[in-house]
Amino acid sequence: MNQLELSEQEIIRRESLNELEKLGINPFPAEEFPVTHYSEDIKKGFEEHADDFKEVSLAGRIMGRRIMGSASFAELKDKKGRIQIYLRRDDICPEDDKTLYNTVFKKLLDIGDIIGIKGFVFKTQMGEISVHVTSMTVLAKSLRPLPVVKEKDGKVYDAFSDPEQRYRQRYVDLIVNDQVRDTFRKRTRIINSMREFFNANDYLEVETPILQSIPGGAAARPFITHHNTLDMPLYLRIANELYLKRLIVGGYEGVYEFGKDFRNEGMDRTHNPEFTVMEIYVAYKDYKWMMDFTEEMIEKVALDLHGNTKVQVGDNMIDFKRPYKRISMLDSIKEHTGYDIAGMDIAGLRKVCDTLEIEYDESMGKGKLIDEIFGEKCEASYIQPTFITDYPVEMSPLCKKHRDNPELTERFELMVNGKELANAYSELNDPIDQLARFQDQLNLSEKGDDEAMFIDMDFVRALEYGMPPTSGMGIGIDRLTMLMTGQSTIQEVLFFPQMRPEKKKERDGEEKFTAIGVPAEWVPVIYKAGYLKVDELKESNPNKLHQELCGLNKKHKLGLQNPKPDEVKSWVEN
RNA sequence: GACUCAGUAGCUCAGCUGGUAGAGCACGUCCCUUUUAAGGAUGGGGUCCAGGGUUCGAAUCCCUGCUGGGUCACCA
Repeated sequence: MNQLELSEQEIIRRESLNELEKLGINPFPAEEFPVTHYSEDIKKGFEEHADDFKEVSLAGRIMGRRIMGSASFAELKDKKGRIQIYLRRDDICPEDDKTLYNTVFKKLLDIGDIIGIKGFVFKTQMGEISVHVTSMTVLAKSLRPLPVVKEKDGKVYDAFSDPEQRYRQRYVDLIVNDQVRDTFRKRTRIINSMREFFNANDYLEVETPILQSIPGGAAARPFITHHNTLDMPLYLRIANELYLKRLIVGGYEGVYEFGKDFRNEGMDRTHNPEFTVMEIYVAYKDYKWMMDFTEEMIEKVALDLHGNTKVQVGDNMIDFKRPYKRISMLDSIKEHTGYDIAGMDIAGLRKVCDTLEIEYDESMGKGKLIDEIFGEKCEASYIQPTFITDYPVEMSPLCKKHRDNPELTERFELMVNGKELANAYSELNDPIDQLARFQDQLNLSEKGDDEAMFIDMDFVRALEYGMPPTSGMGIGIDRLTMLMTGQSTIQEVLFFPQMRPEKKKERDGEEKFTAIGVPAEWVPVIYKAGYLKVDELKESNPNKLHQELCGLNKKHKLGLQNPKPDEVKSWVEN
């Protein structure tokens, strides 16, 4: 990389890197650095057991330095937190040679560098538990300056807060923003908590294909890719459902999968093109059983994460304590609109939509109309966890018809904070009904519903061998994490949310410039002057260009032989 | 996709009804042996997102584009 493309601070750090090497210090050593203690453990344990901390060895990143002549304080950050370290020249350099302190620590190390230290723990006059360093090892040099976030009395100064930079360079976000690292730890603890719960019930964790020739199990637009050897299109899965049910046919009585689904749809604060879901299927159960199971699971997650069932989400305090309210979709609509739509036909539903001022179009069937009414008038009011049950049959092609009403299905969704969190069925296991439902979906797609499902004949064949009555449930892990950590955007709970790629400015290669007579060593200078393409150079004023180049040469002390005005002219006019 | 706000130093941000850029932190040099958002002195650092336009003159006004945020729409 040419130095003209670096900022002053980056150049200085690279020079420091060279200086370290000149002193015989490898800035990127290979050896293991044995760590005996972590920052937070020292701070927690020192008062009570001071004797345990007479020799400590820890490693981490320098997050701040306060140098006072021959003594210095620095902040060291490791996986558990920060601790102050105290370095005194004559302690780390007991001999005559004071280079390690005067040159290496004071001049060549920077905020962001990773070091290992050995020393003993003590308490400063200010009362802060610190490590008095007796030896220091450079473990990795940082070549880019880190945003310096400071904090006093709980108030954060100069926070690294621009969402675009935070998401694009999540590593920097994680280094600098402790609460971000904590959110992702919580995400993993949520998943672990669920996994424990399933395993305790002897359900089997499995993996099913992500690349599918028929994307099934949900209504959504898929991503399409292509397999070269098979020379056929493949789809990224939009749901795990159909494969997991095949495993129930195969004789497992409980299977679950944490996995990524992919949907080629809009992106916003609650949608990312790839997202994580957990789906679980348990044989010989129905959706009523699954409601109990789901609330038990969610209550456990909340308890494991917070020690209690209450979580603050925005302005709302949500309580995940069992049991949750249960209400059928039709009752909910009756409650919120006053309309009893049970048994209504399409015309009746459209009339209800008209009076409630809900928009709809001709392609919508009964199910979709009911869903619109529910979505518009009811959904947002369910802040505390609530099971909405018994959805219309048209909306649920993989769900068993309701035991008491063939227009409905044995389905529930768990609503929390006004949004869908989990979705579950008594699974449809009648292959003849299943095929008919798929065909209904095909009709919908012919009507223009581009989210209607494909027909998966192999899945129907599997059902023809017989699937035990089964209940299945799916839950969005990203949304659950948002709720449990009080985040309002999905980007805050995904390490690397989808972003438009960063654009690099196009520029002509060196050879295009040398072709018109520009010496190779001057090409970076020309870039720096703002001429990224030969064509742009051709349109420039040669006198101005000559001045700019000589000026840059001088300013950046490049030590190049300045070109003659005629030479520059010849590049431009050739 | 619509509307709206924003993009200025490594980071966080000022910059008025147009006069060619500032602060704090960070960085360089110097002083200081228990400081703590350390302090003091001093110095360097910018394609003001990009491209057009208006103007004697644009970070500033106008248009177009790029990227992101917010709201809405779409999204079982």
